[in-house]
Amino acid sequence: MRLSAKGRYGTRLLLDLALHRGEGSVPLKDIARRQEISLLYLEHLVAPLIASAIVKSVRGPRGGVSLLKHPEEIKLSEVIQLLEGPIAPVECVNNPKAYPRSDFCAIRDVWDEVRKATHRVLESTTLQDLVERQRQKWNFKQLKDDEKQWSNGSDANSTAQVRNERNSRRGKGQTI
Amino acid sequence: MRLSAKGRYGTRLLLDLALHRGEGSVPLKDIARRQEISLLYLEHLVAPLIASAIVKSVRGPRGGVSLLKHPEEIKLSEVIQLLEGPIAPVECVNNPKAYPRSDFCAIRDVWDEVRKATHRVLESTTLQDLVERQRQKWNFKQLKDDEKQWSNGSDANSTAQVRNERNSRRGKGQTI
DNA sequence: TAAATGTTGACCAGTTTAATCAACAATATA
DNA sequence: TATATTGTTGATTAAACTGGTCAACATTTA
Repeated sequence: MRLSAKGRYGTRLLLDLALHRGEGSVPLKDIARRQEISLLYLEHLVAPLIASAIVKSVRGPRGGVSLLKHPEEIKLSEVIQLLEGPIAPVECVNNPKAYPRSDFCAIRDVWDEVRKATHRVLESTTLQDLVERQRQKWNFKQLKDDEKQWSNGSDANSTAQVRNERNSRRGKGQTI
Repeated sequence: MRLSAKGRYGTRLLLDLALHRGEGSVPLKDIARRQEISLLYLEHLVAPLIASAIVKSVRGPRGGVSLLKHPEEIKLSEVIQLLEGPIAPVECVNNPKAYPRSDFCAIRDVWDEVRKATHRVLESTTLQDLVERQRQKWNFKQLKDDEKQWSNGSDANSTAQVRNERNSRRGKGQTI
């Protein structure tokens, strides 16, 4: 019942792209660094995303990849199905017709409930949802960090320094 | 996002046992035949089930395995976790403490929702539920078969014959 | 005692996974 | 135009996993 690296990395790749939307093409190399994913592996991940017109790519210097669809329109269910194949705990729940006995298999019904439950979650989550949730989490983290800074008895100067460091990390090296 | 043969076969093994409850020990050989699972493979499946006191076994002639707990008390979540390991699409949703960054990872939250949705289904389904659903399906199938028999213009004699065959199949060779 | 059963650990072939290598294509820019 | 920078594609690989088998053994009934 595990997601493979394709689905996990692919989601991170897309969220990274969504967070950098409007900045033009993002080189895979940058994503690989930020997400700590092998560049060579990323290249293979991105191929099916291009094929299904979720991202586009530009070659050459200053090239890279970028989202083709709006994050609002990219459902996680679509991404996972694309990268991992059908969302189904067992094969027979996706080929109902190919299994004539399936009408009389009580177990299959349960697997199908699992399939539906999983699908429902992924269907109802878009890349935009992830973007918003991630930003919220970062804001929350910032608050906590600032609080900690204050309770450590820091002066205004060191607080400003922390804020700068945080902002620059968020721009370049933030791992999701 | 697939269940492996362990979980699938294990569920069938247990449902088979539940359907034959009260008939004493059931030889693995019989289950292997009915469920079309290799006997040698079944033997390995049954080991963890014995270890966690879900089934008990008796060696020697007339030996076999039987349910130790009431089907009502055997949740599918328990069975799947036992045979497949933790129910979790990604590892980090099960070791929340081991991943300090997980508090700030929006994607993890979604994987956790998937985990919960899956778990909810398996937690709320017991072996007894499967038994009842299976019997209902068989009853329904019987109705349909009888209808078909009637519409074929059969006489009372041949209908009785069908019923006998059905009953004997259900007792011995019925595949789930 | 012999036959029928479960127990256990070793083993194996095939597949999948995650990753890498290498040759190539396209393009911006100096 | 030359060159460095990027994406594209197919082949390859090592490791792990999967599903299954074999063999030696323990237990128990008849």
